[in-house]
Amino acid sequence: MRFDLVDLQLFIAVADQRSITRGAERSHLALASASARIKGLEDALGVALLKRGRRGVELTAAGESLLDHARLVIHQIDAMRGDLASYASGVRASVHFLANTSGLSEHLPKALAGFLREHRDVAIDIEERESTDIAAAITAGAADLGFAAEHALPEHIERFPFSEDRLTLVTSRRGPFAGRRQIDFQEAGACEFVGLTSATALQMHISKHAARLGMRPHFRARLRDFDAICQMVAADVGVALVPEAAARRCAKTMPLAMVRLRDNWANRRLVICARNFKALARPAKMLVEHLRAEAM
Amino acid sequence: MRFDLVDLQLFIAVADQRSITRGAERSHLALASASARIKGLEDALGVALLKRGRRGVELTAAGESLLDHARLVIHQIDAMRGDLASYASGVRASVHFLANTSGLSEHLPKALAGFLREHRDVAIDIEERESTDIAAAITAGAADLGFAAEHALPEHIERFPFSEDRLTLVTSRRGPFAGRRQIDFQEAGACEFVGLTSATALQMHISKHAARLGMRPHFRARLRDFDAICQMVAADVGVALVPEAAARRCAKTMPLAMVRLRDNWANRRLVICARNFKALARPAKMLVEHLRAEAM
DNA sequence: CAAAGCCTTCGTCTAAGACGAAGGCTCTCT
DNA sequence: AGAGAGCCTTCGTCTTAGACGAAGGCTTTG
Repeated sequence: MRFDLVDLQLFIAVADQRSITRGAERSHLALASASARIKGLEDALGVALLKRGRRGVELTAAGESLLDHARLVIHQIDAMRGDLASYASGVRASVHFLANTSGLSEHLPKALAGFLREHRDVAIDIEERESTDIAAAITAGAADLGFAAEHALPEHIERFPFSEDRLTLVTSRRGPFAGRRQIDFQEAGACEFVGLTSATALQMHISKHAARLGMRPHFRARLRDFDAICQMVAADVGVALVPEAAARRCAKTMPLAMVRLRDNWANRRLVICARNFKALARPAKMLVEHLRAEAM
Repeated sequence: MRFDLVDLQLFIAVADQRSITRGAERSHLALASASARIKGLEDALGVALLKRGRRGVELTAAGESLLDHARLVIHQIDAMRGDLASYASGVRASVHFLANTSGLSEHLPKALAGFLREHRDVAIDIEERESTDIAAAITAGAADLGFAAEHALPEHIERFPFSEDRLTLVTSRRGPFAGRRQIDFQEAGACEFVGLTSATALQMHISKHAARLGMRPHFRARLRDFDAICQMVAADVGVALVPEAAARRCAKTMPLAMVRLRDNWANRRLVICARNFKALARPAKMLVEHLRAEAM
């Protein structure tokens, strides 16, 4: 790197002042040092940036271009400092938490909100991951805590149950199972479905068990969140499997019917997990205590 | 300047490799030098950037943010080198471009850097102006193109939308501004915030204007998506600035109140403009095509 | 328990980068 | 025409920033 940020700042000052002498002053450098730096910058870029005169300097076309770039760069550096200053002055304690799709959207926000209200000195840095990725990240020490489907976790990861992800079939009010309270999933074999985009662990879990039942569900649409899915279902585009918590919430504002599934696999156990609960830092331990209390 | 471009490039290498050792190799530095530079960077910014482990390093939240910024800066430096290299080797075409502060800091650098990289024979002579001044300069033929808030433009100036930053403050139903339809952002100065995790253009924009108002927002939690942010807000963890579209959607299913901001910076449609797009010289036309492709 | 892997610290050395002073050149004024 | 002013470049000198190798410290793995 044959020039640096001081060079760029100096160049901006020289351009503004139309003078290496005054630009040097502005940059708190000796004239000789400033002159050498500008010369070094020109050498590094292989092009003349200034026309030297006895009444100061003028920018060449290349110099004008460099000035624009230099301003953008320094602007970016200032934004960076400002942003990092926010981190430097922010909350002291932070818990790094990974959650799967259901956890992030349905089970966790209220519980985490309660914790944050009670512990004003702690921040939670939460990210969405697949359950298997959560297992890997926690094993690697890249996160303090996780919220994942239990079946996706290897044995060495410690866990306690937090909630159940009881999958519910949602249909329109006049749907194919109107009046039924529960069915076997196989009874939905002839239905058209609305589902999540296929990247999520939940959708893969559903697809795997459908395949085991010899079903090949046809998806009319794939969407990113449960609200959009339920809107489609309410509009009779198809039926959908969504977590019961999401189904209840959406049923308050949409004409939906909910039908339970008798299948065992439709009832996933969701757990809070860590590599070693005892080894957690104090803020994470406090969060764990809170979540134990909030668990089913 | 207590860090330099070598520091930023080293940090990017370390982040990519998840290892100071391998990052040092990538940057052709001794391990000790790399370790000292990273430490110096953390001292300069006043925040930990890495979690050191015996299997390498992980980024902290601040480190993630710095990584985003560092990539933008190095990207800009590369564009600058490329542009100046063209001057070193021959004659160039130039586009005179005026942008307001938001455009210059948030919306344009990536698009313009991308254009400059792809079109090494074109230079962009960019200057910062207020939106009304941009209108006057374009009318007078003093600039080829502008990036301005649409409301500031007279009718005769041609434009197409490039981006929007229509921000809304969301609070719980019984939040601090219950019953208020709009406020000045400064009135939220005492509030605690829920925000986005990494250095998004949006978050940087908000932070910059907060700083201009002398505010230092405190973030209780940083999350990745607007739904989770709004659930936290609904549970009274804090308030948040989110795009109005996201706020409306979430308010359908969550007990949220939306409060408009009177601040100009929170509520603008941003457009690319010219006196006559058809009459532009070829380099400017190429830039317009590039920006249309980049537009919302 | 030893070895491996990774980061930090220490001591040493080199040269980058700072400065003051002087030289060189052009323009302006007397 | 010559002196003085203004501005940039070059030179010599000095300080310390930044490089390195080596070793220490800690955790994980076999």
